[in-house]
Amino acid sequence: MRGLFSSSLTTLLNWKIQDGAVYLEVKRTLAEKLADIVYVITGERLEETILRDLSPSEYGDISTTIAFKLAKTLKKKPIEIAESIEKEISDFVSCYPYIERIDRIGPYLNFHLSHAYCIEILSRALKEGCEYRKGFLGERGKVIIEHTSANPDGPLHIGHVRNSVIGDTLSRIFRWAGFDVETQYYVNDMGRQIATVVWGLTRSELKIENNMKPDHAIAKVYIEANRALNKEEVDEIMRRVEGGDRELFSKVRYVVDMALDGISETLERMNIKIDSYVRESSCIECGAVDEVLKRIEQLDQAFIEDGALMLNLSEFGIEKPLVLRRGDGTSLYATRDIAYHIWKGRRCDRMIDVLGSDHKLIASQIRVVLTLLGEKIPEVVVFEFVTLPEGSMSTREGKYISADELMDKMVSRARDEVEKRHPDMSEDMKKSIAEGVGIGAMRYDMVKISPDKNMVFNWEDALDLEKLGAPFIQYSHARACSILKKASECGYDALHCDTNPSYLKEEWEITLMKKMGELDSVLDRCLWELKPHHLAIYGRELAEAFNLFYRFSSVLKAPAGIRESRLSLVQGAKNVLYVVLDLLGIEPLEKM
RNA sequence: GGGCGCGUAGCCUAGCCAGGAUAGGGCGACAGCCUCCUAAGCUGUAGACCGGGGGUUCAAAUCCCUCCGCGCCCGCCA
Repeated sequence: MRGLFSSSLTTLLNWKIQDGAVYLEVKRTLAEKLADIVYVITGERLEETILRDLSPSEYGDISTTIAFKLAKTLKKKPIEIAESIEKEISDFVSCYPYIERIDRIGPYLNFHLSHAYCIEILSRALKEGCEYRKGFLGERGKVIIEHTSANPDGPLHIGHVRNSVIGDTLSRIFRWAGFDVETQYYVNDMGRQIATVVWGLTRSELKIENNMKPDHAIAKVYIEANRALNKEEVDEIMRRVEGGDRELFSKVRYVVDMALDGISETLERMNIKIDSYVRESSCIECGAVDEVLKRIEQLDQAFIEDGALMLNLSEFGIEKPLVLRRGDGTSLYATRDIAYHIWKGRRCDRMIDVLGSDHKLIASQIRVVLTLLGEKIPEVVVFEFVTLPEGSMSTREGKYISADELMDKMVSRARDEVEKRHPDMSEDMKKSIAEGVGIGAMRYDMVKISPDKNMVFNWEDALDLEKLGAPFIQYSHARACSILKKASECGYDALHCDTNPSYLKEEWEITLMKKMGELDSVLDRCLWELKPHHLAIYGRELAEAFNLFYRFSSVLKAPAGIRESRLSLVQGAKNVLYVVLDLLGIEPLEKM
């Protein structure tokens, strides 16, 4: 490590990055070393994680409280154990370049990352650019992520938005880590909702308004049809559609396509791309539903009651029997979903479903049935409901706030802010910044909260762009871009300038580089827990670290030498900010 | 009634699965900082018996039990 700075002037871009020079690797190395030491002392292998991230903390970067845990089995004082572990590991640390030192405070052992580690991180951020840490888990196989899957009976509302944003962010993280990701939207075109819309259109007073966005027009028909509902007639439509009535099915198709047109337009504006829309009806058409019903009939848990095929799942803690075929021979949502999952499961290594909490029971029923059939089971990401202050949303009753309305309002609010700051900017520029800020703010607010928290939507909070959210992170990125732009106008090249890493020794510079290094560890946690909110929080912390650097270290006005070093740090930080924004599906604006 | 989830300052939230060092943030409030690379920024102050009670432990926001409050579910709906 001493040799690392021997040639004082070099470009960080040409720095040879050492294997293992990333936060995840450093932690893994330390954990293994500690486990070895504990094995020597106790004769037992550690199963659990023994390292904690401290960042940010005055104590150090990584710590362990292993000495407490061993106190009982070894019948010794924690401090004594910590002392002996410290003694054992210090030899290793002295020749390991990425840990500068260990502090022992009482029984706590705290590790401090070295400056060499920081420089390796920076060098990597410069070299890998906007692909920083891409593929950090290596080839991981194919994963199908199903999200959104809203019924095509109206526009996406803010509850669906939560689903879409969680699903899309997870998809981006999986892809970044090294998975081959396919996103799917399961289209419910065989359900009662769509039959209701089709039934509504048979009534002369109900028409699709063609001056409305198509998904909103469908919702209007759906809401009004529900007011005058004739259940028997809707049942008849469902029977005929499943029975293969081509004419009726083409009406279903027409309605569903209209709704999907509107929905996909909304998703596109949210920066979300669905790889494939899989129609429920295709599971029936291709015979998959009949096939799965035949297999289910063979199960020990299967029985017929009143002509309906049911499964007794009580041995799995599910009291009510699950109905899979009605007396009249038609299938149910669960049946078709099982067929869909069998089809999906055979096309990937992992499948992940993002579902609202109302689907918890059905999801566990489906998992049980798939297990009984010996098929792959999905991993389920459940998120709790988004409600309005006055209560739950309902498309059927027309009680909802649509994604379109929310985006319009947020973009318009962002537009006001742009106008305030840059009255002379071109129209196109104002418009695109407002769009990036407004949509980004919406996405951030949806993903920043842990999925298992209920959310009560309120306009005042949603439209507040001043709080720490997407605009804050975008702003840091834009600031970095602004410095880089000015630098290149002055003839400085952030990538190829000679840099002396020893100039980057200020506290806030070190903090920033360490924060940049945490990305893979954060993404790893998101993947492990299937919760993307950790990334949102990390983005905010990274932006905070950059803003502090910006505040205390002047770049362009710094003396030559220091200037180049800081410029490379701006470039590196900008790259990491870019990656984080990109993973969050938020526009990395260069000016705002 | 049963199952699952949630309950952290006036409001929103991280930490809980893998228990440890002064419980992190944000909004709002109050007080400061633009002759200096974007003030959508930075700094400081006030504000928390981590829903209540019990238990386990040297140590509990975190684990266990119980009660209370909120949400979702318990359809031959999707």
